[in-house]
Parts: sequence; C-alpha cells; structure tokens
Amino acid sequence: MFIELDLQSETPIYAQLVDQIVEGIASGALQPGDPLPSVRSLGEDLGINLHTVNKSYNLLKQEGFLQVHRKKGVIVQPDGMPGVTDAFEEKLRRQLRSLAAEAAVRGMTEAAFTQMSTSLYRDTITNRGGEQR
Amino acid sequence: MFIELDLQSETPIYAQLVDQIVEGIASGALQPGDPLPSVRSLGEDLGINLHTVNKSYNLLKQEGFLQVHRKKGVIVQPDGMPGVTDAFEEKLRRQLRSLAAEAAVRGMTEAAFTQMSTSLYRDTITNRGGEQR
DNA sequence: TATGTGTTATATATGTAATATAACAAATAA
DNA sequence: TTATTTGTTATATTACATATATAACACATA
Repeated sequence: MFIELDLQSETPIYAQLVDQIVEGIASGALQPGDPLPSVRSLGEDLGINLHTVNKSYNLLKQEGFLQVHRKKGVIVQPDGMPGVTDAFEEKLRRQLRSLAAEAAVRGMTEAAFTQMSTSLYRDTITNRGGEQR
Repeated sequence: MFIELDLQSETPIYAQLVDQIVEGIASGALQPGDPLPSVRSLGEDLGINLHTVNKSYNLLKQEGFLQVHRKKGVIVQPDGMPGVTDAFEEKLRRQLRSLAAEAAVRGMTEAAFTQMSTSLYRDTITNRGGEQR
C-alpha cells in the first residue's frame, strides 16, 4: 500500500487515512471496483488498531467513496463517485476562506495563492484516465 | 464586534475566533495598531469563557498577528505582519492538497477549483488599503 | 469445519475543549 | 491612596474525541 502515517502529527490517524485514500482515488492509484485491505490486515500493516481503520472506512462509506460488499469486502465505489454536494461546497468555502485570509495577511499575492491551488489540483490527478483535464 | 460564533459547529470556538480575527485583519476591518476587547469583555459579549478568548489571543500572539502591551492592552500587530513562513506554507500545501483531491474525485474541474480559490481570496481583502491587488 | 469478513459491544487510557473560581502583578483612573 | 481593569497563572471539573484492547456475532468462503 501507498499509505504513510505520521503518528506524531496533530492530524488524527483516521483522518490521515481518509485523506490518503481519497488522494489515491484522485490520482488513479485506486480505481473504481478496486478492493481495499481488510480492516485487520491494514491495521496490522500500518501498526494501528482495526477500529481506527474501520472508522476511516465507515466515513468514506458514508460519503459514498467506498462500498462494503458482504462478498467482495471493501471496494472503491464502482457506480460513480458522489458529486459536489452542498455539504462539500460549504466545507470547501469555509476552509478556502480561512486559508486565503491568512495567506493575504502574510503578504501572499492573489496570483501566488491561485497558482498554488491550481498546481496542487494538477498534482493530485496525475496518473488518471481521461476525465476533466 | 463582527464576531459570530456557531456553538454547534465541530470547529472549536477558539479556532473560530482565531479565523475571524485573521479575516478581520485581511479585510481591513482590523487595522494595525487597533485595540481588541479585553479577554473578559469579549468573553462576556460572546457568551464564552475568558480562557477560551485568552487561548485564541495567545495563539495569534505566538503567530505574530497580535501584540500584548501592558499599557495598550491587546492590539493588532503594528510592526508588520509575519510573512509566508515554512510552517504556514506546509499547512497551506497539506490542506489545499486534501481539498483539491476531494474536489477532483467529486468531479469539480480544475477551472472551477481555481476560480473558487481566487474569488475567495478576493472576497477576504475587499475593504483594504492599497496592498497586493 | 475452519477461517476471514465487517460489525457491534464494552472497557480503558489519554488528550483536547470549555467552563468555573480564584489569585497575582502591573497599570490606570478615581 | 484606593479601587478597578489589564493579561496571566493555577487548579479543578465536565464533556468529548482519539486510540487501543478484547471479545463476540452473523455471514460468506475455501
């Protein structure tokens, strides 16, 4: 697996896991229908508890990024990813506003902020099929 | 004051306060040298504990956005705002990467993401002097 | 039948968030 | 001088989130 955790970080482990799985989907490293490790094996691999993995999986399931099959186990959503919901747009607005404000106060120009947003977006979707380029 | 708290939010009160003060500085509503209410009066105004206000003030002092004068009380940094530190750039990268990944997975285009970043940056610096336009 | 799956339940330890009360030194205002 | 207000420090308590540990369950697979 491509997961790397920082146990010293202030960001909770379950949140780091959620982030990196979403980034895996964005980059194409994880394709729709791909299986994910069981909560027990991934927990053991990463040196963390299975309940921590389970928490991440459940959040991603609730958001619609993962499916849990009684047969196939946990897989990446094969029936189309969730779109831009109101909840996501609100989260995006709130966090971008906060970052933009601090950036502006610190003297970062609009061009620099915009360029950084764009380049980070591009970085995430590098190894992808043919969607939104 | 222009502060509005959401006590039901998952975002801690002290963090909401920090955010809104930084946004106040970014917008120009708070100018360098401007005094802020005492921890007690602001706490009473907002219906929260003085220690919660104190925690926010201390974080902002540590970051260099505020100064504490034994005479003038708490004021907005008059000797130049802190620049783009390594710590801030890392925080910015980490959060932007996470947001961009989820946006991409949800089908938001690069243009839409960029445009949203830019417009939120512009919104924060509306009533400002003559800096970085 | 044995094993592995997600899930649920319970318990514990630790840290953070928020409040409450009290006291302190330093400065200001009466 | 006296009283008040400032940020600050200390202590305690409540509530919640994080993370771990162990155990059991229903279901499916090999």
